[in-house]
Amino acid sequence: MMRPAAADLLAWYDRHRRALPWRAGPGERPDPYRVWASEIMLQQTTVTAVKPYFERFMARFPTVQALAEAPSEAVMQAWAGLGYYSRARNLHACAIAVVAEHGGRFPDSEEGLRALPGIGAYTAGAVAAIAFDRPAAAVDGNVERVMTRLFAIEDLLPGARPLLRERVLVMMPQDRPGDFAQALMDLGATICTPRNPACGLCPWREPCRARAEGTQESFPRKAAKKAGVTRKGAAFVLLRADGALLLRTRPPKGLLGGMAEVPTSEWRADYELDGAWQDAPVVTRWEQLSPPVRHVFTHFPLELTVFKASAPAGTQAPAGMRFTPLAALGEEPLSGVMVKVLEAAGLYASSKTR
DNA sequence: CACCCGTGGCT
DNA sequence: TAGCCAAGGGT
Repeated sequence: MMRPAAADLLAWYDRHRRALPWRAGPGERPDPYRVWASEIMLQQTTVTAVKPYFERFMARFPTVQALAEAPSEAVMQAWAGLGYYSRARNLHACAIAVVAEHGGRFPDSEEGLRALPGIGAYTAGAVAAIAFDRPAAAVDGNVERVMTRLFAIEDLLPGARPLLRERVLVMMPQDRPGDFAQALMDLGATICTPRNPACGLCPWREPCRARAEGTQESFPRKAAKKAGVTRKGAAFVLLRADGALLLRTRPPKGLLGGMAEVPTSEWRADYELDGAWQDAPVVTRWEQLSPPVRHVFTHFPLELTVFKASAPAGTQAPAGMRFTPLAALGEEPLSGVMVKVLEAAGLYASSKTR
């Protein structure tokens, strides 16, 4: 069996590379700012979901300087709906650091990039390779799949990651590191897919060990993870007579950090709905809506029962909360679950084009 | 290392 | 349907 050659992958890439908004055309110089921003957005997020956000984000913050100077609320709002909101906070912090500590230019080395907030091993390698053509390994989910299949690596992930980095570096073509990194990802995304991989179209179909054994879909091997326990809670939608909604901002860190929400109870597995009135922000006549809003986070399902009430004009917001006009709701950083709550209360049209 | 951290699309 | 998966990082 022949050993896989980078040249075969690059030849395939030259014919089948995807045209993506953040990707420079053949022979073009990539913009490190756009490469970096796209890599952050693409962390655990699909290309389809990222595209519209990326376009809006670049229109709103065209340069790293513009992003660094923007208020954090504007950054969070531009990110709202994409998920993993610590990425947005770190993205902003990173832009500020690049301007303050690097004169507005991204470091061109893996180590320099790795030291910036929100940039880990993968993203440092990806930006170094793609934006600066450095021979760096960028091992993401795609590359894990491609490499474990190519060499039939039985080791469990994520433990096998260092080994995969070594394999990538050994194969790295010194003349086209950036294209090699992107080619590996394109191969994983379009040919070497998790299910029903198109092995017949793969440039590495001959040397692929897993394909030779017919076991390609069994890779990569992963340790099993346990399911989360459903948490429950109550959400309180209070609409004032002048058309303003009671909102508050979540703490800066942790779940949905820095995002806007209607007041809610705690979210617990043993939450008792009978006592929900004690968690309401004001004492009034609350109407319980049904069915409850369901949402699935990475680690647990959530079931929120929505209560709705109206307040007279002139009502003051309780401490730590604020009234926001419904017309200005689009400027609030609302997470997916809060959009569901407001939809359940009939206050939000699911335009999905915020 | 184990756990936390969103959301949407797929089979 | 329920689970899996996606260009992961921080702690």
